[in-house]
Parts: sequence; C-alpha cells; structure tokens
Amino acid sequence: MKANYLDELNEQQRVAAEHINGPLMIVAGAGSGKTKVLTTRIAHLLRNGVDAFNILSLTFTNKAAREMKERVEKILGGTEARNLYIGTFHSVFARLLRAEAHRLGYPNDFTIYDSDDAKSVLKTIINEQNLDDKHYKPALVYNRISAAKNSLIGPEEYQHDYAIQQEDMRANRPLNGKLYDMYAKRCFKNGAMDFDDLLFKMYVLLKSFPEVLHKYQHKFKYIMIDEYQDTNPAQYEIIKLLGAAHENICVVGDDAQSIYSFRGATIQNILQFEKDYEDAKVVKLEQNYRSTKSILNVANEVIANNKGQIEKNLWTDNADGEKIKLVRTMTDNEEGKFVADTIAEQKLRNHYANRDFAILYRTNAQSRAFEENLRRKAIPYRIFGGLSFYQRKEIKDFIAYLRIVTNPQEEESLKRIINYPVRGIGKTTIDKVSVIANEQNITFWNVLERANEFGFKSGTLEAIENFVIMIRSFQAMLGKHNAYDIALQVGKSTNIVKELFNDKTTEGLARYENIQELLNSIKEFTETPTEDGELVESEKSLGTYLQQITLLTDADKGNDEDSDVVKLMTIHAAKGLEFPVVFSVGLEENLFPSGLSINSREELEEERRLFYVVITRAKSRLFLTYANSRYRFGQLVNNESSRFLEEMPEKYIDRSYAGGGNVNRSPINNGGGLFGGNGNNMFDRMQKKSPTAPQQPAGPRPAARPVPNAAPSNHVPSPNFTPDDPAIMEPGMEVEHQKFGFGTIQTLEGPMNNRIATVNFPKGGGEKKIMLNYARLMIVKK
DNA sequence: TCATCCGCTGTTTTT
DNA sequence: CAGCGGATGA
Repeated sequence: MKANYLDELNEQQRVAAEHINGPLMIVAGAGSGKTKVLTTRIAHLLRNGVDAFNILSLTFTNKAAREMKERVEKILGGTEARNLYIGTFHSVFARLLRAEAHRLGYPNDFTIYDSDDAKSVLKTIINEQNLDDKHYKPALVYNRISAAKNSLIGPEEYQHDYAIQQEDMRANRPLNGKLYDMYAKRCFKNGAMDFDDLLFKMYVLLKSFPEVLHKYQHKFKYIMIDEYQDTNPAQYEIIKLLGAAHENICVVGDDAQSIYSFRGATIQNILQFEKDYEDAKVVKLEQNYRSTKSILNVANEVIANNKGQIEKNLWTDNADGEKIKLVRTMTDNEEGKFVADTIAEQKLRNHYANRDFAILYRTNAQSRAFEENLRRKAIPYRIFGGLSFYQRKEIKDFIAYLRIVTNPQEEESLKRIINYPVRGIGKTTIDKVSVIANEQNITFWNVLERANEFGFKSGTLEAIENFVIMIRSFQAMLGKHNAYDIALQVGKSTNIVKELFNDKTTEGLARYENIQELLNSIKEFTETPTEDGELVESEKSLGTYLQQITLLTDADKGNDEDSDVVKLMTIHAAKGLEFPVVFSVGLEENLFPSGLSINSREELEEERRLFYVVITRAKSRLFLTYANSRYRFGQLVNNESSRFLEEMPEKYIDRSYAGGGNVNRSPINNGGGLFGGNGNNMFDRMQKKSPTAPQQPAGPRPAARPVPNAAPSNHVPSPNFTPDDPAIMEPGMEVEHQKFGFGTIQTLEGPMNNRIATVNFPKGGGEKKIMLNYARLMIVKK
C-alpha cells in the first residue's frame, strides 16, 4: 500500500476518508472527487486493521463498480483488493441469493429475468386471463409491479392497499393486483426472479431468516453506498437491516444529481440520513476539480431553480474556460451534422482525440442523426446503451438453451426454443402443453418429459421426445464440463451455428458473428480466474455465467474504454463520467424536459437535475444544441427551445457559434457554411420556408415575439447574406435585413445579450425596432 | 405449421 | 420510421 495515500486529498476529502466507525454521509458535488475519497477510505480502513472481507461497497452501475475495484487495486495492490465485496446492488444481491435462494423455495440456480422476459411472462398471463393486452399492456402492468416491489409491497398487500386500488380503478385497470399475484406465482414456478426481485427477495430473506441476517451483518461490518440519492425504499431497508448491527454505514451522494425517481428512487433517503442516524457525521465535498468556472457557474445557477436542496457551494480553482456554446439548427439531421463537423474541427484546432468527445442525449432514439453524420465523416464512435447485446434475438435464443440446461422449470425460455430451430412443434402444440401444465399443476418441462401420457400425435410426440433427449444430453454435461464446452455443444447439436453460418444475407452474417461473440465471451468467462470463491463454490459454472450476463448492460460489454472513439449515450448513462468536450443535444421542450415530465413540479425538477448532470459532465468545453424541428413518429414536428436554456446566466453563454443564438456563422470559415456547405445559411432557408412559422427564429423563447408585423416588402436577400455579430454593430452602419432590405442603424439600446436596434429601412417600411437576438442583420457598410 | 405481408402503434430515462 | 403482432395464404 502506498504510504502517502492520504496526502493527495484536500481537507474535507481527508476528513471523510479518515472516518472509520459510525455513520457517515458524504455530500459530494459533481466532480468533487468522491470516488477518490471512497477508494482512499477503503485503503484507510484496511490500514487500520479492518479485514477486506468485512467491507461491502455498493454502486449502481457495473462500470462504477469496476472503476472502484481498479482504483482500490492501484492503492492496495491486487491481492488484498480481491477480497472486497464491490458490486452493484443487483449483482451483489444476486450473488448472495445464489447462496441462499433455496431458503425461499427457489433453486439456487434461479434464472434472472430481464424486463423483456418479465413482460413476456406478463403477456402470457394476461392472455391466459382472456384480458385484452391492448388495454392491460404488459409494459404498464410491469411498471406497476416494479414500483410495488421497489417499495416492498407484495401481491397481497398490493391488493389490499386502498390507495393503490384506487389508482388502478381510476386507470381502469382494476385487475393489476391480481395480475401481480399471478405473475409472482408464475415467476416462482419458473424458478425465476426479475430485477426487482433481486432487491425484494433479498429483503424478504433478511427479514424472514434472522440467522441469515446475522450472518451478513457480521460479514459486512463496513458498508459503503455510492449514489445514495438514487436508492429506492427496498435498497434503503436492506441497507438499514444489514448495517443495523454496526452502523458503519457510509453513504455518498449528491441530491442535485438524483435522476432515477422513475425507478423508485427517492431523494428522501439522502435528505433524511441525518435523521435516521442521529450521530451521523456529515462531510461536504465542495471543490470541483473537473470543470471550468464557466461550466460550473452555469450548472450552479441552473440547479438553483430547484427547491429543497442540501445547501452547498460548489466551486472550482480551475480556469474560466470558454463560454458555453449554444447552437440552434433547423432539423435534427443538421444538428447531427453540426456536431460531427464540430468534432472534426475541434480535433484539428485543439488537438483532441475522438475519445475526448461525448454526445449526450435525453432519449436513445436521438442517436441516429449523430451516427449517420459521424459515419459520413469517418469519425469512429460507439453507442452505449440502447439495445443491449444480450437483448438481441439470436443471443436471447441461444441463452434460452443455456437457461433451460441449468433450470428446466423455466417456461419462458422453453417456449422460446422449443421450435427454434424449426422442429415441427408449433403454436398449437405449445398451447396444448401450457394448458396441460396449468391443469395438472406441473411445469411445462414436466409435460414435455411425460409427453407420451397426453395423447400427442405421433409426429409431434416424436419431435418432443427428441427435444427432451437433446436437452437432457446437455444437462448431463453439467458439473463435468465448463460453460464454454456446454455452449459449444448446444451450438452444434441444435444446428444453430451451422444454420446461421449458411445464411449469407447481411443480417444472417451479423447474427452469426454475434453468436461467435457470445461464445467468445463465455470462453473468456471460463478462462478468467475467479475473484473470490468465498460465498459461492463454483464461480465458473454455467449458472453463474447466466446470472451475471443478465445484469450486464451494453455499456459494460468489453473493456475497450480506452479505444479512441466518440461516445454516444443518454445523460442517464453518462452519470459519473466526465469528458473534455460534451455535446448536450436536443435541448427542446417536450424532449428535454420530456413532455411527460412537465406537468408536475417534482418531475420537472428531476429533468432539471438531469440538465445539471449533463452540464457537469464537461471538463473544458460544452456545446448545447437544439433543433427547430425534428422527426418524431416519422413526422416532422416543430419544437420550442428548452426552458432550461433560459435559466442559464447570459454572461457565460456564447450564442455566436455557428448560427446559434445570434449569428449564423462559423468562427472558422466565416461563412456559415458549417452545415451542408451549400452557402445557403440556415436563417435564410428558414425565413423562406415559413416566414410566420410558429417556432421562434432563434434563441430561447423570448418574452415578446420580435417578428415585425406583416407587410413584408418583397426584398430578396443577397445571395451572400451572412448575419454579423450584433456586438460589432454601431449606429450609422448600413445593414441588410432579410425581409426589410437595406437600411441604416439609427440607435442601439439594451444589454449586449439582448440588443435592440432601431433601423431605418427606406424600402422596407421605414423605422423598425429589431431585436438582434432574433432577427439577423448583415453589415453592408461601416 | 410456416412464411410473408400489411397495418398499427408507440418514445423517456435503467439495473 | 421502425418493429411487432396479427392475419392470410400455401
């Protein structure tokens, strides 16, 4: 261990890192070095005699967990660090449940359902109940169930809770509770837990088995929780139980970055920490080491619009840096083009590498315009999130086989593969098996095993029997062979690999490659040495592998973090990360803030925190972009700029960049040809397209609309019309306006960021007041 | 039983 | 503009 590990910390950081016993809350502002503090604190604990086996550190993402592990290893060296329990809530609990699930009546090799699996089960149940799945949409029902579980409300309680029942009645879905009950029973029968069960069942386990609780209380004497502001009631209660014996709970969080309430997180957990633990020590980390002053000041001012925060004053010693660039484009595609062009430009001009850029958006669907334009410019990029590798059809199909090998009672997967590849067991047969299974109260697999008892047609019976024999042959390999060998055998026996290999279409090829990648990942899994085998004996088993990958998101795939690519992801996915140059895109009403969140103060504040998060991802340069119109549902819709833009202090904003708020030209080529390069600038086109378009010509929504009223003269703008920066305009100059033609500036008034010019247009209707932020003028003669 | 085509419907955010 | 589910015909 490095001797001077505490030396690199500032005073507050050091106070936090040196705290050993008793509850501790670290309020860590964005970029204030909380990971450093956490990792140093772990080192400090060990230095002071705490056993690594007694430390539990919980994070929200695998990425955060991995980073923490790596950094701890750097301080400690690998061997000691290996004994620490560091992981996400979900993965750690899955691991514990793997050792204890039998107590709850689940197989220890229980299957973990991702949300697609869960919705699929729900859909089956809804249909079995003869309910309309257009009304009882699986996704909606799933959300209700998920919310309930995250609040530790079981099916019984759900059905007897008056308020909940009222809500469901009002939504005209009174049977949600019954569906919840049936869903829970079906999952149990399938030997499966969904994501929320990993928390819910963990709680039930600790609550119902005092000896288990005692065991883990004793084991985890020191508990640390990152991103505490994002914990939900289930997580909160589990932590409370686990920590009750020693109360060595250290939570780190930032209420300003709470962005997961849709997942049941409640900001109350962090706000109440001091009340929960009366002797809690509170340390605030207020120095930001990440961003420039401009960026940080904007972030601070924006977040000040939210109520009820923990008081803190985030500051930085860093340089002022450049102003934040605000850029408006006509369409989503132009937005993509602007970003790609600017990345190319910044690379040249400021010697950035691809990896220095991040494009961050509110919804995954926005990625396309950026992808296309980056590809066009041959800029390598990678999208994080979206459809996970493990959600692809061919991968899910293959994994379904593996799941059945370890857990044949799991019906969802069985139905997936029973006729894939096609082996003559169609829908009719599957339905029949389902009905028999329900009637006889046995599993789907049991029916298949005993197919000869149920009068299937001989051809069908034969197909079923062959299927059963094949699955059994895989199962026979368990224990004797590792996960990779079994997977290989599955690929061979089922002909899946060969079939995909022979499919020479582009999609077929891609699918083949994906399967190869899956096989490789399994191989890698079996060949990587285990981290520790303390709680689970066979870490390399197929069962472990399956549980692990379900909890993996696309962002976790591969450790190619160092690869030199531009990163695209949602703002949610970017939390905890930092980039030299950030593009925060799609800053429009109904998109960011989301149209679904603008009706309540709470939700709007969460969107604002999201805006805060995206701003604070940037180290030195930040671009904010929005488009006048973009495709949604295949339809072009007009957008107002985001209300959040109005909350930014004007003095840190540069609207002059490439046609943003003020002037439509690039500082580089001085010609506004950044987009399209057709010499036809955006403002020009917009005016021609819709002179009275409802959207504002530029800038965040102005209080009063400055559009000159009607009677536009038929002035045709000069072909080289390029608006100039209002800052350099002076009375007496001759200028051109797109509609009013040529004129002379009479007076200038108002602050720089909102200058109003009085211009006399001899042919354009005489004297006009022009708000320069919204209507552009080109200087003709000084 | 299976393949193809048409039409509908949906967009937050994630472990 | 997807992607999916349902209907339809072979």
